[in-house]
Amino acid sequence: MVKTRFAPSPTGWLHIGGVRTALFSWLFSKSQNGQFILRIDDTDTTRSTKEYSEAIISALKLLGLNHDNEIIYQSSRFDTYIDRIEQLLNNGDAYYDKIQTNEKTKDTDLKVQFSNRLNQEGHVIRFKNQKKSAVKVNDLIHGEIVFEPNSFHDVVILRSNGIPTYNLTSVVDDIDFGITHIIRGDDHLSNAAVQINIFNAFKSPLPIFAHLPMIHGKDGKRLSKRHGAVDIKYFIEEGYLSEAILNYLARTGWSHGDKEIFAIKELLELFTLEKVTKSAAIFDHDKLNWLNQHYIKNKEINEIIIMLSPYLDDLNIKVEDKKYLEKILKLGIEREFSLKKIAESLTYYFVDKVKYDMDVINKFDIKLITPILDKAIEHFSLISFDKKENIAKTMKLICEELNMKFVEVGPIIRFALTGRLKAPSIDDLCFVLGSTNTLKRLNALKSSV
RNA sequence: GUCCCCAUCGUCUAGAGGCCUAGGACACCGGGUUUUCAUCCCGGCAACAGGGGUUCGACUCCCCUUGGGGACGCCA
Repeated sequence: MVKTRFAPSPTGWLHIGGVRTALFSWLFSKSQNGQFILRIDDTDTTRSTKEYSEAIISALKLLGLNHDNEIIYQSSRFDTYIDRIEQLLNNGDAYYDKIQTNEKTKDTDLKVQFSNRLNQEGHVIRFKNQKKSAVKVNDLIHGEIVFEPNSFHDVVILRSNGIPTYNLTSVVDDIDFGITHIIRGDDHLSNAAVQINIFNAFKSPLPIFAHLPMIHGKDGKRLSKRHGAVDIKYFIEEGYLSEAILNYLARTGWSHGDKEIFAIKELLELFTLEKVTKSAAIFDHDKLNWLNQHYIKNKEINEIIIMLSPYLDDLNIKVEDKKYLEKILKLGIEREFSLKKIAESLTYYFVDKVKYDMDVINKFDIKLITPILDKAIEHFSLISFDKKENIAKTMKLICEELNMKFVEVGPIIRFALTGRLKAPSIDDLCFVLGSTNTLKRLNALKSSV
């Protein structure tokens, strides 16, 4: 049975590239009725935090990338690793070495943190890497990659602080949990050779490797904080739907002909590692936005109302009348590309007093505002707001009587009603706001001119 | 510096030697619908990094160059 794993280290928020690694790994195993294991690689005890690991776990859950079995925490398996290191030591595949420090090692806390029978002060244990024959990695994505022995070095497997390191723990867990396919980012490609040698030292059959291309920032470099919002936390908070995130991620680095829109179910049917690209991709926020808008647009209005409620809460908007919200949503939903933005775009319906930033209408003639508002108030107070057509007709009448074009009058009215120029059409707005509110807002702008 | 990976429109990609006058999508630019904006519809711009081979024929296969990326920690 196929068994894959996703092994994040909880030293930061899960970023979008990590999510794609998880997605591909999940898709691969699930598409073949296999298992998907979640392992938290928290051997860097100084930098790993519970907050991060919980955030990672909940993000994966929210995205629907559900794991099988219990979550494996490497920090709870130190005893096992010590046994394995001892085994390597006994077989002559590992040795004690005096500590050497350099610029990079200063990040590591060297105080003894895990006292154990192998730990010796001032010493690390290194894996004795074989240097006789080349290692061939048969990668499902890259094909055969050959590493010559001259590039091999003896990696540390037990730190002087008593804690085992990644290269050892990862291999031990992949063996112990029967991982059949290691699907990970290709930044790990150069680790593969050492790890294969460790697998061999344990006389363990090799898993199949698949090294995924990375996702880069606009400058073509590894995605990081300086590229702005790249953490999944941000996308969730902004109101990106998991369908959109997953669809976007699936489609970068993988394709199925000309198809762009994939439901999870379709991905499960169509995904193959053979169709994964070898080259790195640049993260494209625009395309994600487009997909998010697409998925939001195609949701049932009731579902959007439910999804929107936390965002409305954040804005202190209390919705008493669901029907009212529904009407508003129908007008505004296609104007924004995230739930948060939709919520923000709705605020003017709920506030008692619209805030008027006069800079917004600075290209209009100030002197004309009052006459326009007067005329609008005059007419709107006479008509019934029951029918949208009445409002539209009245707008025309107002323009005629002012002897002005709609483009001169419309924006002022729209600004009075919403405080902005980009908003639904005036008849829609008035119809939803109702007579009282409409007149109140027209008067409000008039008195603040 | 050493080792490894990668190379088609601005971006994500299609392309399995003739199907390619290189297709689609996002972005961008026009036009149409719309009472602004958005949506929607129609159209446009735009790429095989360079050089050698192999072949009747290379985007496709091989080599070199160039460019980009990654790894070289007591991080993962």
